[in-house]
Amino acid sequence: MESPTLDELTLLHANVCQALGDPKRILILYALHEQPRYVSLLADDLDMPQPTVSRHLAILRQRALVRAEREGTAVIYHLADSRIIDILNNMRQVLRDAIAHQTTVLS
Amino acid sequence: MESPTLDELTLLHANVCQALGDPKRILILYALHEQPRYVSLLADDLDMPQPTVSRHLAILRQRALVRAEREGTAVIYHLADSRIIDILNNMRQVLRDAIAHQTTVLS
DNA sequence: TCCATGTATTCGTGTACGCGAATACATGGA
DNA sequence: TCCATGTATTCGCGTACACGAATACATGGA
Repeated sequence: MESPTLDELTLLHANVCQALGDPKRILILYALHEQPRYVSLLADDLDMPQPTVSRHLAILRQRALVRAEREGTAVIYHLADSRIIDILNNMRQVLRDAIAHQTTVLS
Repeated sequence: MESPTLDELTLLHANVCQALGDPKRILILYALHEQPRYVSLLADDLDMPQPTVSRHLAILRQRALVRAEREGTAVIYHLADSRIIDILNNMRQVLRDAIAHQTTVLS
């Protein structure tokens, strides 16, 4: 063993954050919170190609942010934990405040 | 204008999340919350090269997660908003619960 | 002005990501 | 078994990121 920094939990933590670091995935999470849906419907509603949605869902599923549930040939996805939305909303608020208070928030 | 999905705020939101999606940056944020520090000290404490820390801080600064403040030749960094730590802690808790309840959470 | 301290940037490289397009796979009904 | 519906995966490509190493830049003191 070397230095034990960057422990396992921090890595998982970063993985989860990274999964949130894509605009389409954020939209998917909000959409699933509003209403669980199966892949194609989600693709329609969000106006994204089905394979794209499927790939993003796979990532979110891997990180335990969503859960899949077969129903016939369809697979219904739903949020794994609604606190995820609380967290996203909190981040959005912090972001809004940052934009309001400080004048420069660039891309 | 085409479809207005993926609006500006969602993009900024994703940028912020993405900034959190690196284990070293998470460690940096926790360290700065515990105590504001200047770059070299942070590098020492976290056992990272100074240029690496500086690059990560630049990213965090760009996303308005930390703020810089010159003091002589040194630059002291501190958290821009302590709610960021609350958010990170909440995520960690959700993650811990996910690990506990579901049995498979992979990298 | 020169030096010391501390910080930021550049360069080159390897890796990881996201996408469109095409296709493979799974499930259930006739 | 064959087909229809719905989902997941593969391929190729372009882009973006993180790193070590080296170096440039900024600040303040002698």
